[in-house]
Amino acid sequence: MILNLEEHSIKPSMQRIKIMEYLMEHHTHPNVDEIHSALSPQLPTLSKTTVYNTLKLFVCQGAALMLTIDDKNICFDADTSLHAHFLCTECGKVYDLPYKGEMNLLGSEVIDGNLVKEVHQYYRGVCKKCLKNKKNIIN
Amino acid sequence: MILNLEEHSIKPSMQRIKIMEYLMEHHTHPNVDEIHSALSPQLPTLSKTTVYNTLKLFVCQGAALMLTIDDKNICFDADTSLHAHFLCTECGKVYDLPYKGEMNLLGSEVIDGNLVKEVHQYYRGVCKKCLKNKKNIIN
DNA sequence: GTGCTTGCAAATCGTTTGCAATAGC
DNA sequence: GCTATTGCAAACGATTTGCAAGCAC
Repeated sequence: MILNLEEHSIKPSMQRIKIMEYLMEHHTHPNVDEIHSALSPQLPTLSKTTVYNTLKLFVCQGAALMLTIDDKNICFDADTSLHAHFLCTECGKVYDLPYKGEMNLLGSEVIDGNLVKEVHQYYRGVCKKCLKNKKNIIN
Repeated sequence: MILNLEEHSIKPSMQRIKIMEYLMEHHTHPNVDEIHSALSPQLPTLSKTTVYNTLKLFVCQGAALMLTIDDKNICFDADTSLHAHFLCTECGKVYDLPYKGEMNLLGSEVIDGNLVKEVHQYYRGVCKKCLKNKKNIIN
């Protein structure tokens, strides 16, 4: 596991390392609560405030993405490469999908005079699994 | 002003009409509070709960979009045609941009087995105006 | 010892809920 | 009169704030 904290000028600490590790090992787009609960056994004194602070730091330094695809559940992704996200409105899970678009941000780009720094492509619908479950219930 | 309430099986009421009118006349992507404040003079008893209920109804019936581009400020758009949104992280305004992408949802589409019902394209950065202001301050 | 990091408790604020009042057919 | 809609007040819950304690160089 290669952590990318120093690359993003983030001074490492036990909490920061564990949170980044968790994000890199679990591509489940966890929210603050899930990260906190998952790490509490290893770091019993870890506070939610620290998780909030750390994620904000990661996002500001470009080491993670904050996903706003679900208005009820802000979640995070350590994979900062260009890809799309899919929210299943049945089970609430967020999946990665390949990015399909014309914008291929390498650094920043200017559209119509506006400086674009970030691109997010969000899809919403019903995922494979939930579709299958629905069919099974009907049949 | 042609309202599209009946088209979306929404029974009209004074509150619903005024809220839809506001959305169609102001393409500023207002949030609940802005809509409520703007309409209070005309509808003094309008409650925020009704604005919440009404917008939820509009979104469920496909008469408006809920934008989650700004995690601190959920906003709404009565223009449901396919277009992208740009959030200026300096002034907080949300602008419309032309949609650039391969997905051209006419109804629903299937990607990798998942049923996609909605596509959102979000850009974040610094808008024209704020860039100009920044330059003026520096010079 | 100085400055950054962490963690607790309290405060904040957007949103939801429960329920009573009202309006429309 | 029945049903849907509205509106108030209270509850809720995610996030932020203030500040004291802890850690690292």
